[in-house]
Amino acid sequence: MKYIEKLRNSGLRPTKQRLQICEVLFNTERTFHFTINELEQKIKDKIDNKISLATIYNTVHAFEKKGYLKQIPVNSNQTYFDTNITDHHHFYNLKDGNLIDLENSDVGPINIKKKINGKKIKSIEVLVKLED
Amino acid sequence: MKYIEKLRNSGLRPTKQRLQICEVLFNTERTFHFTINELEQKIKDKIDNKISLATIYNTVHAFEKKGYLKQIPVNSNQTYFDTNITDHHHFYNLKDGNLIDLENSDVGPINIKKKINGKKIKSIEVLVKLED
DNA sequence: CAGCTATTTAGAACCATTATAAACTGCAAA
DNA sequence: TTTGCAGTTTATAATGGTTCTAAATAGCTG
Ligand SMILES: [Mn+2]
Ligand SMILES: [Mn+2]
Ligand SMILES: [Zn+2]
Ligand SMILES: [Zn+2]
Repeated sequence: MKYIEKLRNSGLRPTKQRLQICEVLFNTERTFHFTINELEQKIKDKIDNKISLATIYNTVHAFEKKGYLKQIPVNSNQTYFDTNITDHHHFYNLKDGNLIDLENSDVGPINIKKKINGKKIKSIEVLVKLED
Repeated sequence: MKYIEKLRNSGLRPTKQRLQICEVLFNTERTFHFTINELEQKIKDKIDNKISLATIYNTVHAFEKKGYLKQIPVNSNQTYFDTNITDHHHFYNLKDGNLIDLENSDVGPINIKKKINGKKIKSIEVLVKLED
């Protein structure tokens, strides 16, 4: 299994549940955005056994902590995650809550001129809200 | 009272509660960022009577709808609002959840090259996450 | 003032997320 | 292999920000 090493190297035991979640999250043609509920549904569709919601939360948070997932800052009652962990940006469709990737090349280089004493910039994220 | 007209013009009745909330939100030297809980505290500190939490939510949403307040997209369990309704951006201090304004002049002009069929850009917001 | 609608309010409901604690499992050491 | 244990899973409860409800109150127009 190709995810066993990845998990072991991160100090995460390669449990059946984690490996199955890896399949759903990372064994895909394209990266994608998801909420926990959407992921829960995807998992249900793809596997036979049941993975508890608590485990889905635990796993997503573990993967986020290890840098295998990113959270996307949007105003929503649900948290959005991204399997695309490269530096990039997003269109946010206000109508249906859909997110679309904007690669760095789709946005000019962003140069933050203001500095905050004693703080480092961890990330720069652009959110482009779309309406009809 | 200087907010009576503003409210009437927006089709909002200038109630005692709304006028008091206007004082807290808009009768200030500087604009500021807030969560509902922080606003509730500010209101308690500034006025003698009590305004129910439901009214604070109702009013903030009404003002947001009229364009007198903006929501700021961040990952937090609470919604952040801004009394600065100009186009601008934010530093987000991951340590304490504090927001700091970044004026447009502090960020180079942002040119979104990708277009989405049949959609208009409503806003472009940059969030710069800060760590120690 | 009268009548009507908007607004306020306390409290309940909602619901995404987190906490709990008991059962289970991967894995290293014996 | 077996054993022991820390790490993990799980059902379920708790949490907490936000929204809903429906009754009381207040602004406004005639
Ligand atoms: Mn969240
Ligand atoms: Mn919200
Ligand atoms: Zn993305
Ligand atoms: Zn601001």
